[in-house]
Amino acid sequence: MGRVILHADLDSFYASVEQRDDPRLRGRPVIVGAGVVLAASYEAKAYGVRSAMGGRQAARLCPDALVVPPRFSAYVEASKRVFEIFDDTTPLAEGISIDEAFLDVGGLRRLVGEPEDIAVTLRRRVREEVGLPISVGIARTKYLAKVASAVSKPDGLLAVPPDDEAAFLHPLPIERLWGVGAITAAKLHADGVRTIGELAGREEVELAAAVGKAASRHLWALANLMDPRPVEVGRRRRSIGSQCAMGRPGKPKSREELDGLLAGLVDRVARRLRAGERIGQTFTLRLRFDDFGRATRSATLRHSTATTATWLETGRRLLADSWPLIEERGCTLLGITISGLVDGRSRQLELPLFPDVVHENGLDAALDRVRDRFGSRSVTRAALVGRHIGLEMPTLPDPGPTPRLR
DNA sequence: TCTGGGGTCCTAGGACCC
DNA sequence: TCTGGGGTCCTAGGACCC
Repeated sequence: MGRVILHADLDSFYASVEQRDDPRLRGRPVIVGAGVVLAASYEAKAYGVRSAMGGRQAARLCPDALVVPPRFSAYVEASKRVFEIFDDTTPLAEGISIDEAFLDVGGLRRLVGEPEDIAVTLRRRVREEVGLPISVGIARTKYLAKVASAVSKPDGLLAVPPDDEAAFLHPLPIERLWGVGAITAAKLHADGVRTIGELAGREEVELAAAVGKAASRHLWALANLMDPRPVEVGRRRRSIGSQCAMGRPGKPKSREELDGLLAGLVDRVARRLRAGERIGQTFTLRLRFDDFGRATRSATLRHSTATTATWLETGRRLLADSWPLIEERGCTLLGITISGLVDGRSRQLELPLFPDVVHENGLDAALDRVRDRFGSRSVTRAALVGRHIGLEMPTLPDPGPTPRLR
């Protein structure tokens, strides 16, 4: 018995929530987000408005659109309720963003019913219980299910039977491949590849020359109807970040201004880490310049932490290193990402000074002794705090039995 | 066509180790 | 001392997705 995968995808999610909550917006072109289009209702899409489009262009295309600011808390709340319905449908539900998920329903045939019936029920429940339209694709693989839901939109349902896969997929343009953006599409076009079927007929090594090894393997497999990725439950986030854009280019920012922004970003991200009982090891500072060029600077700590002070120190060091670059090119965006996430909490404790060591050899020797005692790699920070040595150490979850070495 | 905020994964070079 | 191969970690950048 093969797998049967549903891809469920809320239609124009943010815009649909706005139309649900404000009757005046229903049936009218709605754009969420001012500077950039975060979401457009289908009435606005009819004028050519698309997500990620600049606000000015969107206004040109659809002058009558109602533009509303985003209300993220409302979207998070709506998403939670929809995901409860997903989880109620099958234990094998994998969220892939705020508004879409894969559901493996292959094992539910005998217990619940046919995949089509499950999809109909799912769509009806989301409509009735949350008040939102959702499209569902049904297929043998994740990728085919995702394409099916996209083709079925808006408010649609489409199943691709195993025997029809090639006929369904191969006429579609390569832009429909998961992992083909503007740049890869241009490279493939230059090679004379325009449809997924044409790509399927090429040699993998031929493609690798244009788009790289991993991408060619991935795209070739998808085009040839191969996608063994299972629906995975309980995937953890691998990084947490925050960023803020700073208006138009050309306005020089003072060092104090950027330092204040950095502190705000670090505080926000560190709080989120602690709230999720996660600790991270690598800090990445992200910059965008007046000319829209970008740069990143990163540093990896000896140990994972979720402590604001440690990350702020690290961020300040990287920001100071980047200062010449910022002065030269201007800065329009500051962002940070903390990655290398694992479960755990940061533990902070204070030890009385080692009076004899301090007296004889000074503070550095006392700190060395701390590291000797606890292991240098288990102390994230060691510093003088009043008459104590303050330590910050990660608390990792019990790793279970030690693997036996051969 | 000049744009937000949140992510994922891959590549490639250098350092270092065995 | 020469020489080879393999692996991991870190940094920086790039492409892509919603």
